[in-house]
Amino acid sequence: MENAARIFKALAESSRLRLLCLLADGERCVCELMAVVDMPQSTVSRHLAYLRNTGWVIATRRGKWMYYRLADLSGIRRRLFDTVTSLAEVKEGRADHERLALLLREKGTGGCEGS
Amino acid sequence: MENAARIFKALAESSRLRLLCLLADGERCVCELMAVVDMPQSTVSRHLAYLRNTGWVIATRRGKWMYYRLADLSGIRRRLFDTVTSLAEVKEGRADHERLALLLREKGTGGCEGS
DNA sequence: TCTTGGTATCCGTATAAGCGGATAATGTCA
DNA sequence: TGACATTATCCGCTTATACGGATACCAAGA
Repeated sequence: MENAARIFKALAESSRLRLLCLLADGERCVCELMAVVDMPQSTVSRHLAYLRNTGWVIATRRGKWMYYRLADLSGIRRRLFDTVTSLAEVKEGRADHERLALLLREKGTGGCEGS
Repeated sequence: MENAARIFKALAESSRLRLLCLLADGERCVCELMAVVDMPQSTVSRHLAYLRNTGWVIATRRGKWMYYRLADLSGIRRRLFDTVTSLAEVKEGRADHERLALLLREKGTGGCEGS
């Protein structure tokens, strides 16, 4: 039961939910996520590490940048994640996605590598 | 997002998951739950209060006894709960149900009211 | 190799949350 | 009303977790 609780703990924090939802439509690097959620770098990085350690996301380094994406979610985790996104559609979730879209448009194609 | 996190927080604790799973097949009073999970009364009562405040269970007093049962779970909560039980089938979940069944058999029909 | 930009980790602090004994509240029965 | 049973809440303590600035780490380019 301890393990079951651990799965939910990762989802029991609003910052982590925001980050997770932002990754729903693709890979993002830390600096993009920072800009969208408007939190200090250490905070964002720590939450991402938590999500990684609990199997929710996967990190890949590409040059200076660390890209995070959703892990391949198996049965139960997939169900849970779908539930999360259906909850998050309201409120900040939408606002976050809008900020992200705006950010990407400003930067043009190519993401962070273009610098 | 804060609200979404709050829903998961209730599930992010193993004692609460055990209690919730025990209520899956019916109403139980506090003393029965105490006996099954083998925790002090104040601990059990506190967790039940938490589950009640977060809308997962409903309490009804009947005589000296306070009976807890699952709330009528709406869409998302129902999905979540099904996920929980499918996780909990392993390990303690099974053992708890066995202890409960044993307890009920010892007491005979009627539950606590029979005293 | 030095510098710079991006990210991870450390550290001290503050807050939240769990624990369980003690006590209060509530109900029953005589 | 008094004694007892059941449950809720209080209280002090301990542990877990979030926070964010400071620092360390790593990759790229000059």
